[in-house]
Amino acid sequence: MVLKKRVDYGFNGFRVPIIPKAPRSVRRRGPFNKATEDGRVCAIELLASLAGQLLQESESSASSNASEGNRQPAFSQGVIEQDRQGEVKPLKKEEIHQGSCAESTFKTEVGSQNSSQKPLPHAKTDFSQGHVSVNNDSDIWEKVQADVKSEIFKWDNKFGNYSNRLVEPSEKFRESSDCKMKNGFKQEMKAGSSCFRGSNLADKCSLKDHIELYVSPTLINSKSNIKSPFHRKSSPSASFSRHGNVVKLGSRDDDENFLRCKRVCTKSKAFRSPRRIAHRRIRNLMSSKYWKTAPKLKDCELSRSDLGVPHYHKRKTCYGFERSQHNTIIKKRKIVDRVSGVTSDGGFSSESVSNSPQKGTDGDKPSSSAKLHLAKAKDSHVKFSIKSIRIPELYIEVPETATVGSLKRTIMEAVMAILGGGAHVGVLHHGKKVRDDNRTLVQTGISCNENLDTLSFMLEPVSLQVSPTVCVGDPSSQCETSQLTRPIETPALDSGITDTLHDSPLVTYPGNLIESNHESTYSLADTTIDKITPDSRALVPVPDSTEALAVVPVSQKIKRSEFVQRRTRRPFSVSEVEALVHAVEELGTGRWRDVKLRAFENADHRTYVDLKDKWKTLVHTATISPQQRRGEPVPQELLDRVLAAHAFWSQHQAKQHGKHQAGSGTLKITEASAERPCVC
DNA sequence: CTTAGGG
DNA sequence: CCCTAAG
Repeated sequence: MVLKKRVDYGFNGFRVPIIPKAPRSVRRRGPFNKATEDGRVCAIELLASLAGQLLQESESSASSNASEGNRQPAFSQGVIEQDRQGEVKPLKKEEIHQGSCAESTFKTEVGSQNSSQKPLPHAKTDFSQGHVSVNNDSDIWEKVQADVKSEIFKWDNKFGNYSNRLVEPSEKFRESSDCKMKNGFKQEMKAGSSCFRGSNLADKCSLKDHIELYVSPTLINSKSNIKSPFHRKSSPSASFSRHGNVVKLGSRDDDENFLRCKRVCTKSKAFRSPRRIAHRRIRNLMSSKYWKTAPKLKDCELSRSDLGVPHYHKRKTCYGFERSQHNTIIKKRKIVDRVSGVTSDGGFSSESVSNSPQKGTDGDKPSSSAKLHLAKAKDSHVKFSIKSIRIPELYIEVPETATVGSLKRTIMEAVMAILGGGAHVGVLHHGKKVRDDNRTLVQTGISCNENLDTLSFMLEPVSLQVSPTVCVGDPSSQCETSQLTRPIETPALDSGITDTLHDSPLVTYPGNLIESNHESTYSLADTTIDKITPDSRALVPVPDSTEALAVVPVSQKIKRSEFVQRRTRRPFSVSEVEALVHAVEELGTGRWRDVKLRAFENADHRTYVDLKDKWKTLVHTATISPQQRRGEPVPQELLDRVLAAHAFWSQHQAKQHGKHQAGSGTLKITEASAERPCVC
């Protein structure tokens, strides 16, 4: 609703249009919040979503009478109930702490009778660790186990060995200064742990076999074969142990055709909140969309790309690490850690990259390409020591007046932006991209010693990997990377106040700032006409459509302790201040979200908190003497408006508050003009 | 998630 | 800018 009506509030002469608060439903979250839209998905959610998929798929073939109330009595201790839509519903608190599996944080029961699904092909998993016990000789179930185990490895590769950590959190882990978050994370992971089991195995679920099954987020997106067993008719039970834990799989022949997820946690908040806290923490650490890792937290925090998407089952996503067979025993869980591992000490620690004890001992000169050292191990594992890794081509534009330091930061941000948007690891063998993820290393020829230097890795935005329809077909589901390709736009204001904004130079993309002979994946037609504020330090990573050729050596001097860094300081320009002032004049203080949407919607780096803070400092600046002010001088005219608006809205807020306190109507406003009329 | 306010 | 309590 656009309100043309303007009402004179008799306040310093300017008129304030009545702008109703945007309905919640139509409000769009600012870019700042996008970071929360992806996040780590704990296993139970994945399973729940998986269940939803299974249900939907089985619905066609089965006249399912599954319903919410159709609970399996024997498994009613849980908290999460899986309904047919894949929604996870919290059960009552009283329902927990009962039953034989009270110690198990989660129990997931799988029941499925009707399915024609078969396990997906790549079920050959190297069971180099743990043992497998199969109650049934079915080949399928071997594959099932293989897949589950593969997923567990995958999970551990990504997130670390949480199953162990959860069971025995170290003191340091508990007492860390970030204990709160970590505990939250721990709780979450605990909540996210799951147990597959069949009803016939219920009695085996004891305190000792604390069953934890981690499922990769990609499980859902990629329609992993892990679901296959659940579709299998009259599935036998299977179990395997790992790290002393047992994962049991089973399906109930006597059960209805849906999957139940149950857990022992109490409230849904206990289930969700920690994750959200973690997300928040992650978001903070990652500064919205930039991928920053926190060394201290690296064991309990997850990189965005590893996080998957919390509401993956409801919305499209451009994330999605390809599911791959993780026959390797690489311990590290995120790409960036590998990178940081390189940057911190010049080489990967054996802990951080692989279980290979050999660190990068040779004094290789810094290489811009991925150097890989392979060593054939006796257990047929290929050991990698990655010196560096390529990242995709970047397109960076900074004003001439930018400092070298800001250039560095910009590049760093660009890198982080790409990584933060999700990245795949591309594998180049003999300079040729290995596209088939299902090929084994042996098949690819990577496992040979003579291929030491023939292999390289590169990071590439997920958009290059994701089906184009995901990003292109649906404008509303614009993928992160494509958003990143958009320049920061000048806030579009609807009044002539902001003439200076429109003086912003038109930024084009000649494509020659950084040598590039590749066409961009994205059409520049739109971005060409977009305006960029002069000080916006436009950051435009342009993913390469074919190969990531540009090589950007990873900084060698990033200390871990500095990795949790603040966002780069980006002083407000006069234009921005003007936009802010204008918006606040219209909307008032206390509606920063609306201010953000109105005037800074496209300025991803300005959050509503930033705007609020800026307003705070503006008020302060306007209060102090000009000699005391620092930074780019703000025109006095603007400061006057700041003071005026601040005074007005403070008064207005006070009145509102007074009215609230005394009850409406009790405290009559003397200035009728100061009241904001109700506009409908 | 937003707002508000201290650091 | 960060952090976080409070709603």
